[in-house]
Amino acid sequence: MPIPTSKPFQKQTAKDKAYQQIKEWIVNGTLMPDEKLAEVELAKSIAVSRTPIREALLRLNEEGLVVITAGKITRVAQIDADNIADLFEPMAVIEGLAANQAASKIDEAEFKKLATLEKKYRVSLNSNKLINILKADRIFHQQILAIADNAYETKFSDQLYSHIYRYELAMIKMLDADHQNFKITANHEALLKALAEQNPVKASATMTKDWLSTLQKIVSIQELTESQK
Amino acid sequence: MPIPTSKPFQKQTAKDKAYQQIKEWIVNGTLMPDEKLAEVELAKSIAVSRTPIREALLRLNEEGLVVITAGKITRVAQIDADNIADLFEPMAVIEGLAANQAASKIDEAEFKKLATLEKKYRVSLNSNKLINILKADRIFHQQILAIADNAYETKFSDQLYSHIYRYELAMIKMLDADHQNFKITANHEALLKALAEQNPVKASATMTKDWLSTLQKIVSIQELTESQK
DNA sequence: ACACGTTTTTTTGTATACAAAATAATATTC
DNA sequence: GAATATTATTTTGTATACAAAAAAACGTGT
Repeated sequence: MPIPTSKPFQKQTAKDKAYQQIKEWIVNGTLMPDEKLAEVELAKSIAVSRTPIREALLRLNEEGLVVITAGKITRVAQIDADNIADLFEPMAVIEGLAANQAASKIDEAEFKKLATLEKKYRVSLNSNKLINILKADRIFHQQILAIADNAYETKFSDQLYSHIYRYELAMIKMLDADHQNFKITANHEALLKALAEQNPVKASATMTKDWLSTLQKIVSIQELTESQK
Repeated sequence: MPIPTSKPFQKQTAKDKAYQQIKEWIVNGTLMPDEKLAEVELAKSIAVSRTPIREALLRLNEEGLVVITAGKITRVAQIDADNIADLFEPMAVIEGLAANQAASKIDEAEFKKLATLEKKYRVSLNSNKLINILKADRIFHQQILAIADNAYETKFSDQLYSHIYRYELAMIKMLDADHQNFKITANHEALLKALAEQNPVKASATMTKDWLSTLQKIVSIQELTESQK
């Protein structure tokens, strides 16, 4: 018998299906901030019963994308644009740590893969769709987290990112009409170099700076649009 | 009508009750690592139905204290003593960040409260129960997180801490017979001073060092007991 | 038209039912 | 007796039922 190549078939449960779907709807704006989330309605829409919907909502509540209060109506969490730093600052230090650890333990194969992703990222910079850039950027970061190989860090980063991505998508939608070409791009070459040199301190500092400068860019865009009112 | 002093009555749901109870059992070792968690059994034991038990288990699964796999049996997560650094390193940087932020924004009242907690901690050092020290220590740290006032950081720290505390309790149980007085104590005075000076960089560095030195102590205890076999 | 009180409808939280799959127990074969 | 096959039992995942509370709708009086 040939050894099965794929992992032991992971069943896609109704709960997971509901979770992914609702999360996507919230992140991409289909479900608007503060919108009411009735379990029966969602159940009908996703074609499962209330139970998996409920379990998905509880998880999203944990992650802060949904607000469940006592026995009251469940709502989509608001986007706290005022406190966007609350997302970026922990992100900066956690992925800074991940970069540090990755630099300490990265091997040849991992570095090659990372370099490929960096190249893809640079290619994406020529795209006129900002979303493509954001996605390529995220994949690059996720690879660093994978190399660091710390489940807590990875989960925390993913969680923060879903909020950040949601915010960025909302911002793009809002601004795209006016500013065709505002960029939230990063310079990954310095980071890649620090990892090549296996220099943890430099890798960490570069990663942290990357996130904080992105935060700065976003804040300045906020101020710009704020002043335009 | 007098203005109500207490917060709007937060209902203690069956789900919360189950969550707290099961979590406590896992952390304090009543439920052992890898032990089977049958929903009906837990339901009987806590006197609620399967639904709230299930919701509690899902949350604990999210937090890594319980392992739910596909349609298989649910078990208490193992204590990964080998990778104890996976907990302490993110903790060190996240609470380092929190200390940084707290130093930037701390006010008179907050500082007074923190100083009181530091005093209580110092008093606890005289206790011969290590658990008392750990608890006073944790309250001190939580106050810093409260001052930093970042929900993501607080939640992440709490989550990591439940694993750390679980590990420490298990260690105490194991070693208490032999070593009556091994200490995992911290020096909070330097931290308090950095906060008094409103020096973010120093506060952050002190906090990070605090966690990493605790990690070092634990690792050396591990090596000690390892060599005794 | 607006405030207030009452009734109706939703909505949640919990309990329970049921099927499919996994686990455990038992029997069977060699 | 050990390995395998078969049966019985648990256990989970999902659906549904039901009550209590919240939200919405409606009416009434002013």
